[in-house]
Amino acid sequence: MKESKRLTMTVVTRFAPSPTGFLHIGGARTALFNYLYAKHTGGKFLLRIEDTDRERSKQDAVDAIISGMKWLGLDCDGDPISQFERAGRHAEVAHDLLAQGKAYKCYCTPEELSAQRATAKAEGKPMRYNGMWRDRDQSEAPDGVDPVIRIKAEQTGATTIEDKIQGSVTVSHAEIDDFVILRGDGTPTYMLAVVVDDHDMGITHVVRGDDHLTNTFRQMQIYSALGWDKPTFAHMPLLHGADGKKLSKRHGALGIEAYRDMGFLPEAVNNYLLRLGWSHGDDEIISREQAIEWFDLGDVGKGAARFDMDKLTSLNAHYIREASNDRLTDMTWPFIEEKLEGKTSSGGRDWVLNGMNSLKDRAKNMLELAESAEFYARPRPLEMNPKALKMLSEEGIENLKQFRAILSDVTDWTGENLNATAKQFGEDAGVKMGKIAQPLRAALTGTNVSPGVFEVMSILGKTESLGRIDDALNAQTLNN
RNA sequence: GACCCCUUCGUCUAGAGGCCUAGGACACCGCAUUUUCAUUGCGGCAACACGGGUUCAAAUCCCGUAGGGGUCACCA
Repeated sequence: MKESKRLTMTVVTRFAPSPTGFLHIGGARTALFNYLYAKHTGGKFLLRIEDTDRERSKQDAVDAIISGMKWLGLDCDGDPISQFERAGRHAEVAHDLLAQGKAYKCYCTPEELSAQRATAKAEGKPMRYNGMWRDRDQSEAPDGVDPVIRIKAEQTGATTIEDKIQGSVTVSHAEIDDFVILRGDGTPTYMLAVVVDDHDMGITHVVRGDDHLTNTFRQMQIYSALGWDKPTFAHMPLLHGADGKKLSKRHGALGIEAYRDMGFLPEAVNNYLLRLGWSHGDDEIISREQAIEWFDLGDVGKGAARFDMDKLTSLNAHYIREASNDRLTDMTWPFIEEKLEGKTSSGGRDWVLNGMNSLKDRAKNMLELAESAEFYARPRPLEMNPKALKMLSEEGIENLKQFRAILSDVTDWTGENLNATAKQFGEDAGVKMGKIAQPLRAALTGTNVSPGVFEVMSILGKTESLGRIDDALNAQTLNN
């Protein structure tokens, strides 16, 4: 019965970050997997902000998380839920448990407990609350202490969960103490809040980092006491830095917006994150649509993965090549305008757009793309970088001058024809192509690296091309 | 320390007892193409942590060992 019900039940997943900072790359991966699983099953993907710790929760962080998810295209169903705002409900559940005798008030002070903990640690024993108030009469309660509410955890037996990723995992109840569910000030602890919220939100699949795996067994105690259905769990392996150590804020974990600022495209980040821990045979380039179709929790690996910038970069280069010229130009142009302080040539934007096909083959990220596109937008006369200057040696200038003369008579100003013209000139003059193309490149772009010079000339058009060549010839004549 | 999880090329991974003299991708190294830089194509280097079992047969199953990670709060 239960099984058939589950089969037809709509899947509901959630991403539940705490707003203590930016959306870091590991969190983004968790969000992605939750999103993908929900979409794969035709279910819902919800966002819950775990902001019960008022000291550490910041509105800035909430905004950063939401904008990061938006950038990645991980849209959640419905409005984000604030856990803090549900504190009343959490307290209600705790008191319910209290009334049913499944939880009890504990009057130990934090000081007493930390003293106990210190002793336990000194003796090399694990700190577990000893249950001193579990069966103690309330009349013995000391004055002036706000009690916490602790759950009456099972003391014998064990709990086994069938984790979708980790498989069957069992923990003995001897490992679980009567932990606090409601603090002295009446606010819920994380353990209570997650369980109540996941239940109330109708979460069917809890997909989270495996740092929560052992917590799950504590949460199971709450589910049992409440008599609630338990969701299916899937604990995904954590992300490590390039050195194999856990990724943390002070250790290589950057906010998702940092990757955007480094010039990564969201589809590249998505594809990269997807392949970290999940795979579908030998497939590497996987679109969002394809990912939704293929993704399943059973295909997630168990081992932790290291973050590899090189692979992300290569994926990014791939997606830049796939992106439309319009989109790339829209993204690139603001960088160019800023760099040139608004002083761009009038045809600049069109030239960048028209040259995009070959510019994008050469870029690993958007910053590089903007940089390599810049020469199209620079106003005349172009500044020459040192290597360009070197190509405009006496010999280079001489070749350029001769070729310039031929160029003025060219009417069919296409890359193809310009190329053929240069070849012919080279043969006639006994000059190698490189000796013609390199000085030309310098004159046209001010640099030593660019797309094919004849393509550049055709995009720039005859007037601009000849103008740039003349600028170079004049400048060198003055210098020499 | 206790408990839990993990372990295939440098990295991400394929692999669900014979198809594996272990496949793909990134990185790296060659070669080809070439007006620079890229792209592209081809080729190369390179791994089943270790030790015991089980089996006709193990990267795949079992048990140890080692290494790595996680959790042990009135944080989330």
